Amino acid sequence: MPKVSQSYLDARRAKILDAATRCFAREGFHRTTMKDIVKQSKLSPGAIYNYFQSKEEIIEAIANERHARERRMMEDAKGQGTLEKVLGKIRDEVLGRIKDPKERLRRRVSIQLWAEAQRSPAILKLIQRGVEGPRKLLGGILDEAKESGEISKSADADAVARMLIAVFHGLVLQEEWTGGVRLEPQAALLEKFLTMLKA
Amino acid sequence: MPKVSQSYLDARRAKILDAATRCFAREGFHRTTMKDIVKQSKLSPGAIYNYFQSKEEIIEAIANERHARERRMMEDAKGQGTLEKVLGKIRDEVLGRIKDPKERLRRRVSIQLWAEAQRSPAILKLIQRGVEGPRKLLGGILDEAKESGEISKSADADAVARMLIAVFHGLVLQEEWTGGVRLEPQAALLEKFLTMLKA
Amino acid sequence: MPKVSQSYLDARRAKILDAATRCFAREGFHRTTMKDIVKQSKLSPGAIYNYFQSKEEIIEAIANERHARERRMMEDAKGQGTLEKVLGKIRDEVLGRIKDPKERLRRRVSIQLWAEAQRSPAILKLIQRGVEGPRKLLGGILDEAKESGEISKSADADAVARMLIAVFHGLVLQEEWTGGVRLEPQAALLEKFLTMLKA
Amino acid sequence: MPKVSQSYLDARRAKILDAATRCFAREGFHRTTMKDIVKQSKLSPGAIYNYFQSKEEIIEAIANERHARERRMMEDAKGQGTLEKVLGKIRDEVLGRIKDPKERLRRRVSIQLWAEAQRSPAILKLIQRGVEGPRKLLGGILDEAKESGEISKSADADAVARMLIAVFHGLVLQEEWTGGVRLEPQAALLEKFLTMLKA
DNA sequence: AATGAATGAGATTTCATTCAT
DNA sequence: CATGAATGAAATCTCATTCAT
Repeated sequence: MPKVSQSYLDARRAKILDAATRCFAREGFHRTTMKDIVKQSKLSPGAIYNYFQSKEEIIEAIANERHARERRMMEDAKGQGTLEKVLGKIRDEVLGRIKDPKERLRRRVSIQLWAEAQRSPAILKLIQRGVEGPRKLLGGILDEAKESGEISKSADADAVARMLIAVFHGLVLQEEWTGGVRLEPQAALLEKFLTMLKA
Repeated sequence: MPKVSQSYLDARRAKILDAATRCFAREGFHRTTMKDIVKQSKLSPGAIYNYFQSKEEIIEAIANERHARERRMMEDAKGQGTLEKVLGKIRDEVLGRIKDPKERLRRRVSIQLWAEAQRSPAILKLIQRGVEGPRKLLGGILDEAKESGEISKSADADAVARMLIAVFHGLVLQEEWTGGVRLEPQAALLEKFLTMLKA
Repeated sequence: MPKVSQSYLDARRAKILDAATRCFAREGFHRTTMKDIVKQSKLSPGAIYNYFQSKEEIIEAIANERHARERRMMEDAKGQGTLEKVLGKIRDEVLGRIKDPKERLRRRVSIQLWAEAQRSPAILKLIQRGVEGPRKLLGGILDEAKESGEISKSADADAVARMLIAVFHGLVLQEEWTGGVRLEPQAALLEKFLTMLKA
Repeated sequence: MPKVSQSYLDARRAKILDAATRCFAREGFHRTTMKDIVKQSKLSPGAIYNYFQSKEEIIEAIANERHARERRMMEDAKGQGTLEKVLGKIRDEVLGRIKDPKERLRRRVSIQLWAEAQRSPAILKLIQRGVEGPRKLLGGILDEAKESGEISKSADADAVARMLIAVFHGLVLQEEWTGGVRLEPQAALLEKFLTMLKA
């Protein structure tokens, strides 16, 4: 009875998403044809449609994975205690990943998703959840830091959280466009920025 | 001797780009068909192809306009003298435009372009020029500010420029996704940040 | 300005429907591919989709034409006066058409439509209108004949109308399956039957 | 020695045909996918293909069952003696079944088969046998009735048989399309019709 | 005999672009 | 310059059937 194991099914699914990610990073969602994904994954069209109902659903699954991963990272970071340590952890994560070639692909796909969110409510929602989570988490940490006296009571926690996230997304874009973003000076600026909040 | 006046031709061109912008902002480049643009512009396919050789060219023309406008703004700002005034001017421009509904459309198209740059060298180049210009300009202003003692000699001008631009792009994204970005606190944070650079 | 004439457009539409009718009569709706219709009509796929939004719509258009034609025939017949003359007219029409090879195609398509009505509300509605019309018309004529004493007051006009129509459809089926339906004896039987109604 | 009993195999076969009939009645042959039949029958694709070599074969098996049943009914009726009794028996059978919901499904599938016969010689042959049988049987009975003086010698037995069958098929169609076919008046008309044949 | 994932040819439809008028 | 019907390659997705387990 070839009711194959769950891990087999999971591996297939992952294989498809991996192939799709490669294609999407290379050519974008719309220039990528199902045929491309078929070829890249070495499966057949029918096989792919056994796991996903449409190309759209593949894109959404990728968006989902992307944001699940991000949320996991943020939650890990949250357990670090002080503001400084939390942000240090996030910074390390980001810096650590930045060289990973697979991560590069994922960033490229993320930018695609930002565009796609404009016409796909499903993707928009995924992105909203993916960005609201970190925003609230950062906001919460900053509020706690205010309580503990780590930063000034007059700091606008939400605005700071938004700005941190904005810097992250903005640098991702710049890295994609021109490369050459040196992360150490950015990290240094960030540190300075946080020092500022103490006053 | 052209059969029709240059201003007629320019108006037609503008009409097409305007229609395309509306469509692209609504549905993205790839979901927008030439038929959509035809309908929106109230012209005919043939007419449009008299002004642009392809859909791609329309996209590029829009990217071009977008970045020309940006460059113009930056150059205007540059003439303001001190760092504070320059940044003040930029901030005012940005704040002033943020409510303009047409500007909203253009921002949406910009996000599309960021994605499109991944597969179109032409668009990538336009974006690169569009972002390098401001970066160098800001870098230059910051360097001048270092000379004049407005900010600390130890500041990394390029890193600061990159960060400012990143914040701008990142906030554009957040505004698109969830809205609710309050610009005043962001402006305040940046001002404080620049003050910090004096030390 | 090639805004072609309406008659050109009509001719194109008719050409497509004609080609489709041939294909459908030969292979049925579902075995007929759009490619078949393209080949038969000597047009291109795109051209066909300029006139009809889908294969389904082509089928519906054919159903529509079919029943419009039938209604026209019935209305023509109605103007004939007495029951006998009306039925004579219908009989002549039917007998006259029975040899027309194009009519044969149309009958084959009609049988397809009867099956199709089971899953297409649109086609069902067309058929319903196509059959209710004649039923009411015949019923009306029979009622008038009751008034004028042509037939007995006790006759059930609706039941008779239904039976006449049933005979017609049933004979169409038999002719398709085995051929060899001799129409004269059938006409004679019906005539005799109607005579009976006088009593 | 079969590993499973014949009755088990028969039950499986019947289960598949029953499921298929439901699906076909609902969506037609072509809109019904093997997957639909799999789901409805709660078996697996492989299992079904153990009993039937193709979807086509399932359709043929259903056609076969349908006509076997019809033939059985006709033969039962034939044993009744006089024309009046035979027709009475047929009428009662038909009236009795008309409310059976399963019979409704089968009628719907019959209509599908009428369309399908146009492109499947196998199905056409089944239908031909299914309709020729009753025709000859009725014809025979009518001829016998002529001998016994029950009806006039001048009656055209074959034509009458054809008409009776035509009425039956035609009313099946009308019942499917609009419902509301009252069988009693039809039966009454028929009786009158047969009276007519006496003269 | 049963399972159900895989196959892959082929179906319908779209859409950027052309060109006769 | 404008028109808009026509083109046809190509895209997405389906589904009858198979076969390793």
